[in-house]
Amino acid sequence: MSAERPRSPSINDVAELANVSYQTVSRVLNNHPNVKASTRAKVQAAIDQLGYSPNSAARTLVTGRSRILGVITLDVDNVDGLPPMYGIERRARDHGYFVSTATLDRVTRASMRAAVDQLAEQRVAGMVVIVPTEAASDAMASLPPGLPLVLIEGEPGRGIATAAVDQQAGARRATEHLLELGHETVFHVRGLSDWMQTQDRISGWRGALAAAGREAPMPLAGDWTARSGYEAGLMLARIPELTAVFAGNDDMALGILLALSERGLRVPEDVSVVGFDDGTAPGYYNPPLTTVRQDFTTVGRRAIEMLLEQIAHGTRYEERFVSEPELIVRKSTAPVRAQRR
Amino acid sequence: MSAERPRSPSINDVAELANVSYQTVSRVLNNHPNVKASTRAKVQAAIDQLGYSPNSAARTLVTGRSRILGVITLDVDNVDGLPPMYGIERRARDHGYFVSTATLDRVTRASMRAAVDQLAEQRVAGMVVIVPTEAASDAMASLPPGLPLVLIEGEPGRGIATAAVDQQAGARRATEHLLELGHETVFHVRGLSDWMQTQDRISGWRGALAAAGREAPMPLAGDWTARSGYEAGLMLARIPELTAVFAGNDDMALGILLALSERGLRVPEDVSVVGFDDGTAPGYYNPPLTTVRQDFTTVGRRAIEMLLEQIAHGTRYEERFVSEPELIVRKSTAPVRAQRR
DNA sequence: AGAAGAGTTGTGAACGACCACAATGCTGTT
DNA sequence: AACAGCATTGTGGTCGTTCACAACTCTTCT
Repeated sequence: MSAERPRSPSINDVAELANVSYQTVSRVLNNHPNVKASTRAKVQAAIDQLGYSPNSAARTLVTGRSRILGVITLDVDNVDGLPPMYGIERRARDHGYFVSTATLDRVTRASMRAAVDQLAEQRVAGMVVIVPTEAASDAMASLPPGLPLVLIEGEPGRGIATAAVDQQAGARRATEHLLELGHETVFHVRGLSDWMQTQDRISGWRGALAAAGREAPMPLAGDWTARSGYEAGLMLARIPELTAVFAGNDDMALGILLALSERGLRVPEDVSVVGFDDGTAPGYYNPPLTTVRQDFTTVGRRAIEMLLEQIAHGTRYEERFVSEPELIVRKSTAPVRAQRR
Repeated sequence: MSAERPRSPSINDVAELANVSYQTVSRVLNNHPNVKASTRAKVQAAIDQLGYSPNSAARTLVTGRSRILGVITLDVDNVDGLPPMYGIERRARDHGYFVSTATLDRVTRASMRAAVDQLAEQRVAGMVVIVPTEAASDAMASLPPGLPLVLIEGEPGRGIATAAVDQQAGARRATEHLLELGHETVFHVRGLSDWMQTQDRISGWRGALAAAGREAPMPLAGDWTARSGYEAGLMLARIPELTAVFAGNDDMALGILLALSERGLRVPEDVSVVGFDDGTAPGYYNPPLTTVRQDFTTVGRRAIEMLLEQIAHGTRYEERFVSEPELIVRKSTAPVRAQRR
């Protein structure tokens, strides 16, 4: 029953049909200049007729370079797919590269190692790592040292190139915005504690409060989900002096919005809420959410550019791209009003 | 400046170090039974010492099989990354396969063709296509005919295996739910018109209305985004007899919720709203959204299983997996009340 | 006309692994 | 002691492509 699918046509089949040597076909394939136009046409015709497509494995084998970009990323329930957000595949393809993905369900040294091995086996030309936890940056140490590498949203330093949004600046702007509206202090619901973004947003928020001479209350612990935001929101609703919340991301802000509403607190009249991320939805929360917009597109583009430069250069090197996030003011924030209860 | 990164160690380097032939190393690599335990250990030690990792390109070349699964999917702004949702990479890896992705920014015959060529070049062992538009199913015709293939959320038939959620059943349940609550009729905001889901959800909704002897109003046109839902919501709010809406997805439902609220209509007291998809957020909309939950996990698992069966079998064949969605009743739906205005 | 030189095409080797088969070592039986 | 038979290891060929170099074919100039 198991039919042998015939191997696809090779460069030799094309050569035979076109009555030239395999090398000439190879030259046509690689756009070498010194091929007579008529020969080129003849070969092209044979290629089309056979439906020939070059075998990238053979090519990789002989050249030692693979035109595959490896992507290591998370595959966890709480979080959306990261690589599509950054448009990684599209950009790679524009430069003639394939993308092979390795995902992590947990971020441990062992799982990082497994992902790296998986990509190493494919002799990828370079790697993009989108694993925004501190553990990931450590694990980078185990990588083949010369291999081109860019970390998206990872810790800068250690000779590794990074492309990231300035999380601290974003969190600072969000907090300042609330302070400018006259809020005495700003409460914070943080994301998963081992994420880079969580730490950076906390310090941006702390920094803004400190600069205004306010004390930072203890952040509430969330896990990026709306559910955790909801629970934090129920907690916050018990605090009489609550007037402003900075949520670690928009999903949690959504949960907070619901919890406050259930507890009879109006946003923004009683409490102002700011989120972080901004996709297509937050502008249509009820009320539309003031949030910090991250420019994933630019980060993705620069990351790929940096990686390709390293590949062209034949070596890894440190470089740092930082994108400035933008505060998007919508209806979930307003000046404090005198008294709340 | 351009340092030549040395090639990684090959099977020969390992053989030399371990004082055996390369074939013995190969046997160790592939777990052949007839290798003396002491030899195996010696080889393994050499492998570890050199940090050797097999070259998948060489392996592919000689065996003719590639252990790469190709994924063709969309890369458009309105839509989240699809493959992570289905857990494609994780499952593939569990079975020893790599995943290479090709994305489409527009679904045209040409772009499909380009994606297919890209994967063909890598001699993928099989393909998963997650492009839920009708055009995609057509374009499948251009694929190498024997190549194992599974369509996720694609049109069944034509000898192609498919794994999908029963969209019609989901839409029917959603609509029946509203009718059971006493609503006279149910308005619908559809998604992008060329998507399979859009058509199926429309016919499920129509079917339920017809079965109840109601006439289906004309669906409003959305594009899956909250923004388009918001605009449709503003339109719906002008209709005096509006009491129930079935939104094509949750994002649009979010926009509808906001629009209705801005127009002074309460959900669910004045209008009931049902969505479709169910991720982590809709349970925390205000009010929490009644919606239809799709089991992406099972669909993804079955899709990969089907694909691997085809690969083992050495041929493509038709098979059909349908997952039954589940209505999740939350607070956005309630029985009609006598009079609205 | 002949030679230099550019343009064009062909040949042999190599990349790293697996497969089929051959060769060797070891065990046990008669 | 010799041989069958199994376990273990080694050898040559191959996959499809590129690279380095050799060889051939035209021009063009002297």
